[in-house]
Amino acid sequence: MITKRSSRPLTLRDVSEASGVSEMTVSRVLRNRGDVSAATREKVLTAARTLGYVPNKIAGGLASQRVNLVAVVIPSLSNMVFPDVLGGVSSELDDTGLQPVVGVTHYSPSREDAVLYDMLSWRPSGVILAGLEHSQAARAMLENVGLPVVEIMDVDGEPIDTAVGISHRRAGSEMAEGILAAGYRRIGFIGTHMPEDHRARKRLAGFEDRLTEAGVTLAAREYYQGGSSLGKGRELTERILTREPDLDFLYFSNDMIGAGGLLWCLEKGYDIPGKLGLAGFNGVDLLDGLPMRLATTDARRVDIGRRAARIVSGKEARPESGVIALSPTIIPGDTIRKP
Amino acid sequence: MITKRSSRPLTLRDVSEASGVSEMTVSRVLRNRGDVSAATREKVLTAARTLGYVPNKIAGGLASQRVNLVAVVIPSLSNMVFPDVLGGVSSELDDTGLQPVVGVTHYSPSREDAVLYDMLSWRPSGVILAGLEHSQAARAMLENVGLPVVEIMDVDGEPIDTAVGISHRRAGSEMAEGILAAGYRRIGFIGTHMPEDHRARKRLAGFEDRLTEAGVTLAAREYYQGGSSLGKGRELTERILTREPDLDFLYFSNDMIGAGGLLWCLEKGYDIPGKLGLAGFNGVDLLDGLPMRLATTDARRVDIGRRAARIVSGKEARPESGVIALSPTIIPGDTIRKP
DNA sequence: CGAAATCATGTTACCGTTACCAACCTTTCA
DNA sequence: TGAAAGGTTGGTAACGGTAACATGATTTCG
Repeated sequence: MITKRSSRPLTLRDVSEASGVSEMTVSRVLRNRGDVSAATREKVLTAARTLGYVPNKIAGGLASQRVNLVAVVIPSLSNMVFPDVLGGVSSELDDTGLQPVVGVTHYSPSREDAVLYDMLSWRPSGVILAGLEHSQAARAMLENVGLPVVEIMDVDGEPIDTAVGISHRRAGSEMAEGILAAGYRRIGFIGTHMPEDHRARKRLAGFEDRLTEAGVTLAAREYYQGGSSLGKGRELTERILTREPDLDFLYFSNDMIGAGGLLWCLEKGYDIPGKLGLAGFNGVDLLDGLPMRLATTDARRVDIGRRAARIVSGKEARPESGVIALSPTIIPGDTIRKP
Repeated sequence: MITKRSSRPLTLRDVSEASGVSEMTVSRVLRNRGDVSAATREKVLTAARTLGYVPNKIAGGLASQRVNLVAVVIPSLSNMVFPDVLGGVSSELDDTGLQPVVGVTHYSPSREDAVLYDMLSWRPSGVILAGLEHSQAARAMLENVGLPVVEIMDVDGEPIDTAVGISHRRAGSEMAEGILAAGYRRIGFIGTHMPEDHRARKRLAGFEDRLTEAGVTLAAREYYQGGSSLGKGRELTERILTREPDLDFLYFSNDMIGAGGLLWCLEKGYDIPGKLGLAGFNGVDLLDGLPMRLATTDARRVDIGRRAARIVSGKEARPESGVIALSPTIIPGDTIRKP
């Protein structure tokens, strides 16, 4: 490998001259497309390697009108959930020549618009984005872009093109079902106050609806702002139980604060799940290993990422209905009484 | 916003025709570059919005020979550490017009080569990549690419261009120092068995060197494969303490397994930090809220991301030496005796 | 054995944008 | 008032590849 301190960046022309064939032939060799004799191929490859040539995808993309990028737009990277989704996307894209490009919106609709605009300006082959709620501008962009668009995580709503996710209403409802079946009746809820977290909102709605059907009302709620952590979970759990000491169940909007609550309750000597039951949401496996396994709902994050990637890559056909609803699976853990 | 179901994608020409000016002028308006009269600007902007035009960065990048992308190459997204770094990078890049593009290597050198090659083929404005150890091919690519290249996390070695990070040798050494100062002498180590995790290796080397200086030898080690979780931490802690019951300190290679170990020890009734001390590494704040605060070293992840981003964006000059060494900060927590 | 098929390579015309320079139109000011 | 200066706009030629077609060489096969 000659380390050529070149001022001018290398182009196909350089490789072409170095190997004595046309640029077109070099291009064919480097992309493994079309017929090229073994001898020529070898010459070209050697020349390319020697020079240290790296193809220019900007030029290639412009010429071919195809770009092997998939835009992935998600609200956050700071909790565990979206990295898991990304993992699913990435693993499924690995053998397709497609590459994910991630944009983060921080749960802000205007950032989402900006990020989408930016992503689309790269003319990707597909778009995967979290949620079904988007600004009018975003919907317009996506409806007319003429690409596979997969909205992930949530299926409670009308997709622009295709949706892959779980029904958060159902997840909430089924958890309520399980809690009621175990005989708990004085139920409290602890969650983030984020108007833009539509999935948390729908989960709570599904949860409360099921309670209402059973003639039960949520006995207390506690909201917090900002990120979720064990400490936040402790703090809110203490607060809600101080305010409403006779609660017999706490439903947390995610596993992290649920785990914090669990630790606090164990320290205080609460009888779990006997006198007090707990449940979270997500199914974060990092937390296996707490003194008790927190009841939770597996949100199918990796599967969602995989299926979405399969659809944008064309491995899997878009379903007629446009919706792929995975089943949120309740993991009972040790913090709900056996019914 | 007219939703034009166009077959042919929109180009500058469409906007130019719709607004009655040249493509060049439209381009100027859309980029805020050069002088354009207010009236023209308004006309163009209206036309662009009406049509729903999104600029084509592929074409723009080719023409201008500039691409507002920064390649970020990291080993993993599945633990907390790299998302934190990314957060730092992203926040610092926000106001620069530069956009991070992430590639994940899964700690595989050959994947790193492939990811780098792929990234460079997009002709980014800069490269940020984890670690100082790279294949010969990767080094060659990066040395000749003529871009800012920032290697992050680690400063124990020779950077290709610039390095921003902490000395893991020093981090290990200082933790050893603190442990010795607190009077612990029978010290065990628990870490991943990953030959490619050079930083963990250097940390341990620094740790052992300091112990050796003090005439102390590592009394036991336990290695594991695969991801870190609370459960893994428990399992390994149990194993090492069963094998070597008289250990008085456990040094974990990260906070997650450290926390698992801590939980296990607390359950078993170990006197912490009296009879047994514990320490991890990273300074993961998600874990604040455990029954005790685990001693750890803040690896300065967010700062590292920020400084790296500042350098590739030109906000901050590359230091003469090529190295920015941040100080790993020990957070004593509650699991080391006060000396 | 000659026409057709196939293989291996080259030629030409873009892809959609921006850099550069020229042209024109105002305004300024000696 | 006329030349210089500055603001505003447009024409043209890249940027570095790839698609599509053309060409010449070689093979296939009735």
